[in-house]
Amino acid sequence: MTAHLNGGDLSRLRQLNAESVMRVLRDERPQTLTELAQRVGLSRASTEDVVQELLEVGWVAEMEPAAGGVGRPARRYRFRADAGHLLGVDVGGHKVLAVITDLDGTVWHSRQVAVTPELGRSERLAAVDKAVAGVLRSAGLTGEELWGAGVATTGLVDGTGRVMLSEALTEWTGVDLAGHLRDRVGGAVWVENDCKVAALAETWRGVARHAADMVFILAGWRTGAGLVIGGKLHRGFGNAAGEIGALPAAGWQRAPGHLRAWLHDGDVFAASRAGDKAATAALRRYVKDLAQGISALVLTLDPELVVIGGGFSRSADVFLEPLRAELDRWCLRTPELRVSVLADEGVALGAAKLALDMSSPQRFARNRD
Amino acid sequence: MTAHLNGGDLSRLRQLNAESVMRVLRDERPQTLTELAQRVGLSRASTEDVVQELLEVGWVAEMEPAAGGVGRPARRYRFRADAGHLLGVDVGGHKVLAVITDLDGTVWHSRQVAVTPELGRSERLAAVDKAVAGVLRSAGLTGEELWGAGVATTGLVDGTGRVMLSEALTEWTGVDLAGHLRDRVGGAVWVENDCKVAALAETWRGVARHAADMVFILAGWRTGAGLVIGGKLHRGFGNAAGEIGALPAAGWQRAPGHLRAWLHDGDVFAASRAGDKAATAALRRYVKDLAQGISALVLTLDPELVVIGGGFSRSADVFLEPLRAELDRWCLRTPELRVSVLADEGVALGAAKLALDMSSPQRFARNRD
DNA sequence: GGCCTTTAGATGGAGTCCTGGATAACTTGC
DNA sequence: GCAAGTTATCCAGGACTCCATCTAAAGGCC
Repeated sequence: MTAHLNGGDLSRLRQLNAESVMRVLRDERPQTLTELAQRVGLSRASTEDVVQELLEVGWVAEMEPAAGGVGRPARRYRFRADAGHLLGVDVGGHKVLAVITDLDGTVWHSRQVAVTPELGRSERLAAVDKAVAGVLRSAGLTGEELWGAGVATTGLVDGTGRVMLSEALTEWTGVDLAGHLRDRVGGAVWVENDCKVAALAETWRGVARHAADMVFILAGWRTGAGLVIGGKLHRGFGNAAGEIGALPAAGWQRAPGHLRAWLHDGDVFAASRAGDKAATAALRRYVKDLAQGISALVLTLDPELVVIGGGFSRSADVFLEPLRAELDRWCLRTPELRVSVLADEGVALGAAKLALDMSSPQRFARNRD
Repeated sequence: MTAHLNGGDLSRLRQLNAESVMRVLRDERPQTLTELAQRVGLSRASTEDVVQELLEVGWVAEMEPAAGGVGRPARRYRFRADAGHLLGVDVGGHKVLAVITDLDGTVWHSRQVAVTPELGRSERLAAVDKAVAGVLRSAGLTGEELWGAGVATTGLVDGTGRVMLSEALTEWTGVDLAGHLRDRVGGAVWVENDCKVAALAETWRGVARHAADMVFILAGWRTGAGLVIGGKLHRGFGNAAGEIGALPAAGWQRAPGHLRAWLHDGDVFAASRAGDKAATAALRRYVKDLAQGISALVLTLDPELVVIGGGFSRSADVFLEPLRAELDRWCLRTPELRVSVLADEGVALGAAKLALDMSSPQRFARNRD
């Protein structure tokens, strides 16, 4: 049916246990061997063996022991977030943003290049090159030293990293983004839709850290969605999951128009916040349309959580409650509703997470032979 | 994030390898040790060890060797589908159907009891008891001998096996189905929504065997959906996944009405097949509404496959092509569309599969200590 | 009947994990 | 400052699983 778990060699068992140890150290505070052993379910002796090996490859570091407490002080070990670095690139209509993160998702360097939606293909690719080269330079890294690189862009992306269809960017359909970047960066490159990786970012460093099933809504002048199901990014068979906006009844094609119609593109959110009746009415129409599509997603998946991101999420204070009320009208069980805090970096961060997820299994396996 | 894979003991490795062997034997034809070893990725010697153990617990049987061929004839081993039995019960508005299947999903015994939607709670439960007792008697099994029992019913079901909400059946909301059946059957009982398990049945014995992502549509006087994502049944956080019908814009509440309106409930499908214009028009309106909801599911999930089941699927020949055409209007990529062949047994079969999926991990683990 | 091919079965070795005991380091109480 | 108590580290010995390899067995083919 699906890709099941294979057993195999004895070394496979060690690999699984090493992964367990890494997970615990990554997701929780530094631990002593005794704590680790309990947490992972191994004996102390075996845990020591595993940690020793992880120390040698540099993925785990020893800390100074905790002061106080009775008995011989235990060594404490922590996840080494700086054991590897990831490149995440957000290729949007108005900006190209490249970030370098560590394995924990902390952004250490970033480089932004302004672009416009109308820019031609080669100019946009040049902006990508500029951002990537810039961020690599300030990090003092070469592409080969990276664990991997992820690229996110608007539009549908196929399995090989080519843009199948992009309506928002000119001359962008058909670009072989993965190929282009692979030539620049040298290592492995993965390409994905921007909404999808933004969802990933929320489960990594955002407001959806412990949610197994989550829907991310990109709310901006474009509207989109990304799905996390069972803790993993859901792509769909043709990489087109979350495209509920294509359905006219979902209201997403029409939704931003209500805001755009308001007084020549002034800040409708600020006006509504200040008590402007017309602005509030426009916003209400926007929310009504937005909620149709979200309800369809929620009723389909029944997620634990819905996260609102995108440009409008900054102003979510003025429409979050109306949105919740509107969802209550349609949903059998309205999920918890949260606003993204990742701001403009969400997509780039998600691209980095994509690269981490795709590269680390191989890296684990390769390390043990 | 999610329940990750734990490593552990050495016996855990053996367990994983035994599961791999079982999967290969179950999904493919009988195999020799050499074939098995290659397929599973173990050495011949270890495979022999594993198979020996599986022979001893009775989950695998030896066959007479294949005739012909050069070299010493190899022993061949097969999956023993009769190593265990499952009870699946479909509690519907018009019938209660209980089946006994083997581990392969072959139905060996079944017992149907006619009911009506208006029946009271205790009468319906009595019908369940009658069907279950009857099918157990004809199978010559007691409840304790079963690997597990699954029950499917209309309405939302909570995690403990209680019916949270059922609109189609009177006095059915709040019934503790799991508790009731546990008293009768003795073993472990799982309860789930009927659309959901019908989806499961399609991936087991139906037309969706190798699909990882699949949407099942129950098309009948009620309309519902069940989702399989990543090879597993998707329940949702509140067990309410697939309830797109709750959204008025999805059209499912209105859809069957077009057919019901046609000439006092005559067979609209047969009439349309015979060329009746009015019947065809009613059917067309039905399909238009049905397609709205399906499109929402498809655009959300981008599944590999959509399976049409339920009472109307018998007459799918008259509306499958119009449905496909309608889906083409809305979907970015219309998935493959198939018609269920499980007929009336789909839900009961799915309930049995639910019991198998829920019980076998424990059974694997318990067997090795 | 002898040869060839393939499988069955047995043996020794390596890797991983567990248990239990001896040793080490630090705190507490006197 | 020293002994007692507590906890951690370190070091076998033993069990389990897998692998490589070798010999014996069972067929077909000449």
